[in-house]
Amino acid sequence: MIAVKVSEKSIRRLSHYARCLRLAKIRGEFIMTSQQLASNCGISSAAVRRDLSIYGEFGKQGSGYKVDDLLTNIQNILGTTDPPPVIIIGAGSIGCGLMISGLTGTGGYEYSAIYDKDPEKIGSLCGDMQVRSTEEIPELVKKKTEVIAVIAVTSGAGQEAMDMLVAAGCKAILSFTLEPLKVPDDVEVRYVEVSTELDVLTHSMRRKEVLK
Amino acid sequence: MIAVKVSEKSIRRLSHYARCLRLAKIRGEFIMTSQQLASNCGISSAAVRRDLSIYGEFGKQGSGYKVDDLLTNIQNILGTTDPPPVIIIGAGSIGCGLMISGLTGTGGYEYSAIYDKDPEKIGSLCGDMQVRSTEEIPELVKKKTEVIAVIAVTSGAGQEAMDMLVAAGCKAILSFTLEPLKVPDDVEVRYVEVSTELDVLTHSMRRKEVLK
DNA sequence: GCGTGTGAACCTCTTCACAGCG
DNA sequence: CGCTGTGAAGAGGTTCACACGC
Repeated sequence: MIAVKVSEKSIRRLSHYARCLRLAKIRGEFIMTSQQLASNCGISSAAVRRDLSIYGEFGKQGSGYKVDDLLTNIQNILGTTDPPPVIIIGAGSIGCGLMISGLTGTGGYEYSAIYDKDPEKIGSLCGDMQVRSTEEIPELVKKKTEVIAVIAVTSGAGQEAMDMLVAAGCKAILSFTLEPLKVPDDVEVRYVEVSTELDVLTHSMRRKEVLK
Repeated sequence: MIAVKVSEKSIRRLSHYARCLRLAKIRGEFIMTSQQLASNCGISSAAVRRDLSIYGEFGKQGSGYKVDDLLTNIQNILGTTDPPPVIIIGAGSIGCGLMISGLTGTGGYEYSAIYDKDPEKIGSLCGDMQVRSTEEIPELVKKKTEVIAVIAVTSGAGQEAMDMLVAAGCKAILSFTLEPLKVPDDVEVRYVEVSTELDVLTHSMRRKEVLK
């Protein structure tokens, strides 16, 4: 594949297209136009065509895109044809909640293990998965060379979890902690910040009132 | 306050500054420079000054920003001086997980209730909060005119929950469902999409390998 | 001297509109 | 004729660099 540098926004949209195409496939649709894809994802059809044309010419003029082919191509671009296993650090309410609710129907991801450092929790069950000791992390990450780790530890323990993961060779991390974590440049970190989302919502809700 | 139209990106950054300032306050710091704020949030100092200067002149040349004053001003801008109550729809593993883990230390938000439509769950406990019937939603939303609702229902039930909230007059919603939900224009919706974050991480992890 | 606030340059992403192919 | 792919225009956000106030 050609090395194209592309914005994160575009990647995020590709993820949405993929999700949308999977649903279309289930509904038994074979063809989708940029228009349909666009209205499903809440953006303009021009944006859809632009995103896709960066990587190749996947469509047919006059008809649209073949659902199956486009999905394959997008998964190729994203690298999600066979998604990496996901591990969870922290068997508290969020960690277990994520584990139990699972990731089915989201593109093939699966939680493959959950870890905690609290001896009381080690060995207990989250759904049908047994909680392992964080001391086992190095083994797992090295065995499966590619792993995504989700940090769902209690406030304050984020950096410790992160350091452990980095030491074990983990290169991709999704953190639910609010602390900004220090990491080497070659490790990718993303954050799920519920409180920031709430701030954005509060702002737009109250701003709307003022403007009324 | 003057009606300034401003990007969501900027609002999101203001939320980060606020968080950072709260921590500084706890550490007992009185003054912060744009430089310090910037490195804490992982952006440039110019961006910080730009964001803040949109709303006023909060700093003092030569010294920086007074932590307490700036925090007050930002909370004023965001409308988060006294944050609205947050309710959760769906007492499954994610909903209960969120409820139990709470929102302390994130800017004053608090979960004020959790709802489910499953009669088996109604009356049971999530942490120390009793699960209510979704039929009670209209009352609560109307009583407290401003509420943020978090949708954490099982896949497929998202739109139903949304319709109920909209009918009850709720204007701000944070959804953990993957389905794109239909809403009136005056209702603000934001999504937490774990699987999209995983896609972005997978992409950057595997792309890095290819480029190496 | 130090750090803010800001015009101006820069850059990136989005939208428009249309040529060209099926 | 319909819909894709894309040059060109436009909008929006970011960075630079410096004047000004403390």
